[in-house]
Amino acid sequence: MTVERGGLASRVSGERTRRKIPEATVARLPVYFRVLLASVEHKTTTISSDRLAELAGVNAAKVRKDLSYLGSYGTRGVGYDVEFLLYQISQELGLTNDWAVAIVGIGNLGQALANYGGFSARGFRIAALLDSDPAKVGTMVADRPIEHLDELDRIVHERAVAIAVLAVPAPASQSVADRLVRAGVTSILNFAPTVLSVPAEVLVRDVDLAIELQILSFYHRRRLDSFAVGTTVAVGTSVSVGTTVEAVG
Amino acid sequence: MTVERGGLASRVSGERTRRKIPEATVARLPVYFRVLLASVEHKTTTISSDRLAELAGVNAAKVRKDLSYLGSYGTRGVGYDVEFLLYQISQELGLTNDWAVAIVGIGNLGQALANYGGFSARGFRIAALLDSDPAKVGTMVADRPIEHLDELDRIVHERAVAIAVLAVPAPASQSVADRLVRAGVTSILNFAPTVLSVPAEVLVRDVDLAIELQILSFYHRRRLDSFAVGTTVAVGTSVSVGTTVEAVG
DNA sequence: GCCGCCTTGGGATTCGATTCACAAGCGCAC
DNA sequence: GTGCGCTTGTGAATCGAATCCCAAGGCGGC
Repeated sequence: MTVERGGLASRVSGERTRRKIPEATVARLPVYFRVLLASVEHKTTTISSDRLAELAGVNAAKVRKDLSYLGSYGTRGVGYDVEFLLYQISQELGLTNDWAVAIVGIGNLGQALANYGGFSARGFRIAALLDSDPAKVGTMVADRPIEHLDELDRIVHERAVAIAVLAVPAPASQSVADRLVRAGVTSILNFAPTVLSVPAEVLVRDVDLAIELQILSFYHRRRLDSFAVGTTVAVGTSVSVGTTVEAVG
Repeated sequence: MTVERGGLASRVSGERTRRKIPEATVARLPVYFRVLLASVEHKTTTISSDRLAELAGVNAAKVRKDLSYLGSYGTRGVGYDVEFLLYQISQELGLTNDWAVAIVGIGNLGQALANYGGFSARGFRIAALLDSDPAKVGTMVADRPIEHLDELDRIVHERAVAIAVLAVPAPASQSVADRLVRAGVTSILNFAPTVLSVPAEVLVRDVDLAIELQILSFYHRRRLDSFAVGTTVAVGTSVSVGTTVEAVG
């Protein structure tokens, strides 16, 4: 696992020094973003790391460290300017980019995702709904027509689709992923319970809903066991999940 | 974050020594489980850490270390017995328990989750679908009637619901969570984009679909930047996610 | 304009997870 | 039965994340 080896930062001399943001921090930035969005609606103009930590469910030291990777944008004795912080985070996460997203596989989950407001609210525009079932093609979901998977190449090209959400049944996932890659998609959010094999330059991130339940089940059960022997057990406040981002050329 | 301090293992003298399984390992066990399930259908009786690693998208050393926490169940020179490993993992994850799960909030996502086969296939029985919308109550989803949220206490009690899947709109999530807790639910899989505040003995695990896209977006963008300065950047193969498990009494 | 309070930023440390590397052990061939 | 090749299991080393802690710095009160 190699990430921006030492030499890089110095070689990118022209622009501001490229900070390497830890993966764990990247995973938390969207949470801060969400919390800050809610705060700004409450007319909060300034927020301390303590308060932000409380709202995000983490501790203050972590918040400060995380935000320090974005640069020193806080004011000592005061806190962070909410608007500015929102801007910085959205910049860092690329939410200012207006990504075109295609949802592939309009079954139950695909439909739910298409209707899910949370995506568009974060700068992810749903640019296409694709399915290979002729019975579905042409019907409307979330005010959009379902288009046929065979149109993939054209659609990806014309609408500059960079990210695809894969919500097809597990057996079909690999072959559909192959088609996505061939069409030029370079990031895939995979909801199918499979490990996709893709070229190194394609990013895959897995979300497996059943796995989440299994992890809950583990801690649930262990807690009961612990009570049985009369012992108190605290589970850590942050558990990493069975998702992966794969490679980059 | 205290987890089964040293002294405990020795005190639980009767049964086999209680191993502390790292969080990261817990998150991967379900992946191995999934892969092994598929292997067993292919009539594979034995599997090496190398092969399992390939199928699970991790490296062999990690697989061996992870499995070693379950005990020494492999055979040197041969590999692991697939059936036995499946048994051990399901045991450890508590999948032999037949959990009763209630899905609360039958909107798009709740409906999709109700229809998602992956849950029942892993020992999670959907015991109730709940919603507070009178128009929905009584209608059938996935061969089950939607029941009213007011029945919560009775249902949780009668059907021994231990885990709830929370799929209500964000503004309602905290109050519904409070009701779940009062009814006796001790583990919650939260799909609402909020940080729930619950008593320490309740486990919460968050899944935020928009966050996943934002994380993808970050790496997608950074990769482009890197190309722009003519540099190759490899992103780690395992990224932790913005989900949390909270406390335990 | 100075003082005291508050909060950030970040170096140092601790903790946990990953990777390395190899001895131990098993099965098969002969 | 002996030896060889393969694969596990696990200490040791490394890497990355979380936490600790406090000096630096800004602000409001007086």
